[in-house]
Formats: sequence, structure tokens, C-alpha cells
Amino acid sequence: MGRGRVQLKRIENKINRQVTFSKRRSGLLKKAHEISVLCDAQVALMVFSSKGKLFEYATESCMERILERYERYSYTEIQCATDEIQQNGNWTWEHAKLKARIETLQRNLRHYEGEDIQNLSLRELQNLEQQLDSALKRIRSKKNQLMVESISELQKKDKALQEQNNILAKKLKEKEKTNVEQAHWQLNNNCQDSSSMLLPLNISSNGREKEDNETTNSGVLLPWMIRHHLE
Amino acid sequence: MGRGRVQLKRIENKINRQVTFSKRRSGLLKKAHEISVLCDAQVALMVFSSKGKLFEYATESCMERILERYERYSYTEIQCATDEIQQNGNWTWEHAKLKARIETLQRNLRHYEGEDIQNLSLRELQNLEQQLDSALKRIRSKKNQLMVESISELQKKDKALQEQNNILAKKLKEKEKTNVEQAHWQLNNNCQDSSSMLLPLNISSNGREKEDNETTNSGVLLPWMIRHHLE
DNA sequence: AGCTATTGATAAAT
DNA sequence: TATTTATCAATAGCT
Repeated sequence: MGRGRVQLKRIENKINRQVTFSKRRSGLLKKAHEISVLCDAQVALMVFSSKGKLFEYATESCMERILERYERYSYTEIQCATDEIQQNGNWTWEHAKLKARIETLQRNLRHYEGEDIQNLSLRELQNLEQQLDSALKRIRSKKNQLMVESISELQKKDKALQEQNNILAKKLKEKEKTNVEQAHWQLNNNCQDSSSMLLPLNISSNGREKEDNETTNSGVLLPWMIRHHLE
Repeated sequence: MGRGRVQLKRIENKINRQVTFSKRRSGLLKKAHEISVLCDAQVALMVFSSKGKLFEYATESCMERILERYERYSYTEIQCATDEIQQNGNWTWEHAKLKARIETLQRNLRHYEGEDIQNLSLRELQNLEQQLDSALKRIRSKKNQLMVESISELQKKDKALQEQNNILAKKLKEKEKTNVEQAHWQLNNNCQDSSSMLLPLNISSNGREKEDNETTNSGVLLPWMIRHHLE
């Protein structure tokens, strides 16, 4: 849609990004509303611009109820697990502790995200920098490892497919040869119309390779498409 | 889009509604993802089908953080809300929510620290890398800013001290001159022992500069030594 | 679940 | 920011 295909990656030009955001945002809100009306669904949508401004949509203008429903959906299991604690009693204390812990974690997280760093001292910034730098190194190394694995797996698959290909091509050749011989034989013996002679079937390398790759890909998940161990 | 214009009202035919829901839902999720990538926005989307099944999308697979951000945006007075809850007595629910949040936060933190990344997919690793990289940039920029400020402040102080120095040196010179004149005067008038004549006091630039710097530093905190606004 | 004819969304230009 | 226009994308109705 629009003058040219769009790459799914961050629009670098700031103006364009802003314009696109504005357009797509209204489109998204519209579609959210449409599905909610057409299909009788409950929808909640929150969009934060890169500048931090919030745009939201909620079916029947009731974000609250939908969020509650979402939380009910998500936390049912945990709720059961903590039923026991309820009887032990000191809820207020427990609650305060958890809240404090959350606040700390959130502050740390925001720092790791490079946000809310206005009030940090040089020393704290240096610690953060060091921490992030080493984390980044580890993550890049892991990413690299995954990619290397993925590549070697693909290469292995590629090799296997080529071999299979060769075998099939060989078989095909033999078959053609047999057909030709048979045709000759028929020609020599019966002297009939030669229109029944078959052209070579078009199962040459290109067409089949593609097909094989497709079936293979849809059947096997490459390492980077999934979590290694489902949680 | 499609074979005919669509009325914005509930689709009565159950089958059609179900099919349309399925199609539009995937379209909506796709568009939510697109705007989030293209425009660098944070998006959270929840869709409940009419049968109550939940479908969701969240930028960087982290619904929790976005919901928190939303709540921060919407209710600044969380503590008031807490008070209400306390009286309503729905402790179990609240407790479960807090615990889940802590768990999520901790997991995210560990990821930001480059730990527990064994089970992440390539895509998740890439998101992490991007996030950390941009955070690191911001932190380094902030650190740099602080250092530059600090340097310019020191330079300003340095300049002021040198001026003060010059003034003091000048005054001293004048004083010496006066002393010499006085001595001469005494000498001429009284012809007494000259052993009482004073040597110039050792208050030359080197010694005093150091002293001044020390007192100044202990009195004024440089910007990078403190949080700008104490929390 | 696939397939098209259509409508809808939107990127670029204004 | 709003409008226009040329294109691409989504999807309604069929199979």
C-alpha cells in the first residue's frame, strides 16, 4: 500500500517515521474498532509513540474492564499457588515488601534501558555502562553461536538435498534411455505413428530443488525460530 | 477490501463472523507489529474473541512492561488505589499480580545482564541486543555530558582562582613596597639595627593555589559527584 | 484451508 | 497538517 513496497524495519528518516506513525496509528485504531464491531470481540490497544505519547483504543471505551480480564486470563495459575499464603495472614507486610521489590526492579530495568538516567552520578553511569557492555558482549556471542549453528544445519540439509537430487537425476536419465530404446523397438517392429513418443519430463534440478526446500522448511524449525526449550 | 463493501455492524452469520474474525485478527496483529517496528513505537494489543479466547500482541513480547507503562501513564496515584484494595480485601488477586510482575521483571533484568539467555530465540536476542545497544549509547552520551560539564566548571573555577591569585600577588607587592619604604624611612631616621627587616613572606603562587583548590573542592560538589536531585 | 476480484490503506508527492 | 494519487495490501465471498 503506497508508492512502493515497505521494508519491515525502523524508518530512519524522522519526518517520514512521524508521518507514517500518525497514519498507521489511525489505521490500526480503525481496524481494532472494526473487528470489535464486526466480530463481536473485545479489543484493547495501547500505542506509545517513540516520544512516549499514549494512544489507546478499547471496545466500548472501557480499557479497565479489558485489562482486568486480561490479568484474570494471565494470572489464574499463580493465584492458586498463593492461596496458601492467604491463611498465614500478614498481608499488608507481604504486600509492602512485594511493592518495594517491584519498584527497585523497575528502576533497575529502566536504567538498563537507558531511561531515567538524568539523576545518576558519574560513578553509577560508569557501572551501568560496564554492565551493559559485558551483557551486550555475551548476547552477541550467543547470537553468533545460534547463527553459526543455523548455517551449518542449512548446509547439511543443502548437501543432503543435492545428493538426493543427483540420485533422482540419474534415475531419470536411465528411465529416458529405456523409453527411447522402447520407442525404437516399437518403431522398428510396428512402424507406427511416432506421435506417442514422450518428451523428457521436466523434472530438472531447478524446479525440484525449490519444492524440496519448501517442504523441508515448513517441517523443520530452524534454531532461531524457536526458544530452545519451551518454558 | 474484498468482494463488496462492508457495513460496520455485527456480522450476523456465525460462520462468516468466525472466519472474518480469524482473518482480521491476524491482519490486526500484523499491523500492530509493523507500526511498532517501522515507527519505533511500543504497542500492546489484546483481543478477546466472542467465545472468550485471548489473542495478544506486545512489542518485544513484553506485555507486562507495556501494561506497567500504561498504568504509570493512567494512574499516578497507585497508592490510593492500593488503599482501596486493602479495604476491599481482594488480597489474593493483588498478591498474584505482584508476584507475576516480579517474576517478569527479574527475568527481564537477567536478560539485560546477559544471563539466562540460553533459551532465547535469535529474534529475541536481536531485540535484546538492539535495546542494550541503544541504552548504552544514551548512557555514554549522558556520562560524556556530565564529564564535559565537570570540566568546564573546573576551568571556570581555575580561571577565578588565578584572577584572585593575581590580585593577591599585586597586593602583596604593594605591601612589600610599603614595608621597604618604611624600613628605609626607619633606617634613615633612627639608624637602628636592620635585623628586624622582614624577608618577603612566602605566599607566592604555587603554595596558595593548592590550598585554595582544596578548600574549594571540599566545599562544592562537582556535578558528577552527586545525583542532581536527591531522591 | 486456498483463490481472486475488489475495496481499503497508505507512501510519496503536494 | 491535510489532500491527492499511484500502488500495494487486506480481505469478502467462493470453493
